[in-house]
Amino acid sequence: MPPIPKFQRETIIEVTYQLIKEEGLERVNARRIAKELGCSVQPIFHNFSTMEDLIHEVNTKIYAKYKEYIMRGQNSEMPYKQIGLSYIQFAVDYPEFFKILFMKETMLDAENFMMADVLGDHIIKEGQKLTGLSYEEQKKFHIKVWVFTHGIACLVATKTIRFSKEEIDKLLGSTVLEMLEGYKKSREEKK
Amino acid sequence: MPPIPKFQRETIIEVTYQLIKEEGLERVNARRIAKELGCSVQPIFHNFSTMEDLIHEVNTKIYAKYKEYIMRGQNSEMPYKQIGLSYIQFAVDYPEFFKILFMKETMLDAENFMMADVLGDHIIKEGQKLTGLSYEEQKKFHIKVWVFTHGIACLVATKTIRFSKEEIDKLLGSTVLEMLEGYKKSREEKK
DNA sequence: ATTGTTATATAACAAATGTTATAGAAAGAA
DNA sequence: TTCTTTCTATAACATTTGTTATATAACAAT
Repeated sequence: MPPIPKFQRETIIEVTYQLIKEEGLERVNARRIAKELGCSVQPIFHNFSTMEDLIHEVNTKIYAKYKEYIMRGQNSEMPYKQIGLSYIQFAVDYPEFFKILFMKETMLDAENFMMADVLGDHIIKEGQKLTGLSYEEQKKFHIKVWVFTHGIACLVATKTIRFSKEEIDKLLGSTVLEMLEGYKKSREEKK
Repeated sequence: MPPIPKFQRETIIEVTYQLIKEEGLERVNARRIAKELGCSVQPIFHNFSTMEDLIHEVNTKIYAKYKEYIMRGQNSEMPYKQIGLSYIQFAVDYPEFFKILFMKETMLDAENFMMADVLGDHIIKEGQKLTGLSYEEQKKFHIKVWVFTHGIACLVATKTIRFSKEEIDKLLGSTVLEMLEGYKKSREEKK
């Protein structure tokens, strides 16, 4: 029988996850992970065929953390607003993860950027409760809300702007309401 | 007297600039540049003490291109709108440059992200012409406009969303007007 | 205790990349 | 022409990083 493994798959993933969180993807490599684990690189390559493999599994964990952020607050009083705030808070708490998920060419498409992948129609319907718009109109309006939300998130992820939680809440909340006000008015004028 | 240099400083900068434009900063290195120039790496290190040095000079050129984008259209009928459209168009035409300038920790601060560095008070005053807000109010409103503009630009730079020029014009134009409408209304209600 | 299996450490290899030592070639000055 | 300067190519060195070969050691079944 073989010896009991000292470095489990999960442990390696967890340490890599933490390293990326603290220092970003570019600064992570096999020896760096091994050092953190207090071992050689062998346990890593014994558990994962390549580094790419390991990073891929870590990305799954990162995506799960993101989902967790988005999902929580869905039973609050203002679920639609909370999704946006959570998206931004994820960028505040995990800027390196946000960059990986939403500031690269990979892993992205328009659907998932607007969260349709995570929440499906739910997000549109929650939006409707706030705005009172029709489903199709809400879909259009949601794009605008989401672009704005994404803008804030990118800015905090790159540390270009450092907003407090309160400032973010106020900026997002007031702007969305103002956008809605104007959206409704311009809709009326079209008729 | 020395032989006439075949590879001028400017040529090296230009080739590196083009390489970054086409393939991004990460894929550029001394041998890659040399290959493009059809020479060895010597001309590079003869003209620049380090690669960092060269990249720094290329970044200056990149920033100049950005400024050129922002400046043109300043004698159009709608200068304030044009600045935003130019910012986004820069992200469309030079996504790799946009990432370097505005999607990294380096080289950025809140001032320059809102273009105060390039245009100073001018941008606020041009905004006032459109919105009719006071200088202080316009400064607050400008943040919202700029976050939205930056959001679109980040999305096109990462190719998450591919908008046509017309779509961008419409999305930015309509949203800013709607935001303004709502901003003015909420301002009235405060009184 | 012996043995088979496999986790781990050591050390090395290979590729990529920044950088530099060396020597030859070019071009005008003498 | 010869000399001096300096541009360029070749080749090498150093470092970083992914990956692997080898040997050792742990562990449980026998």
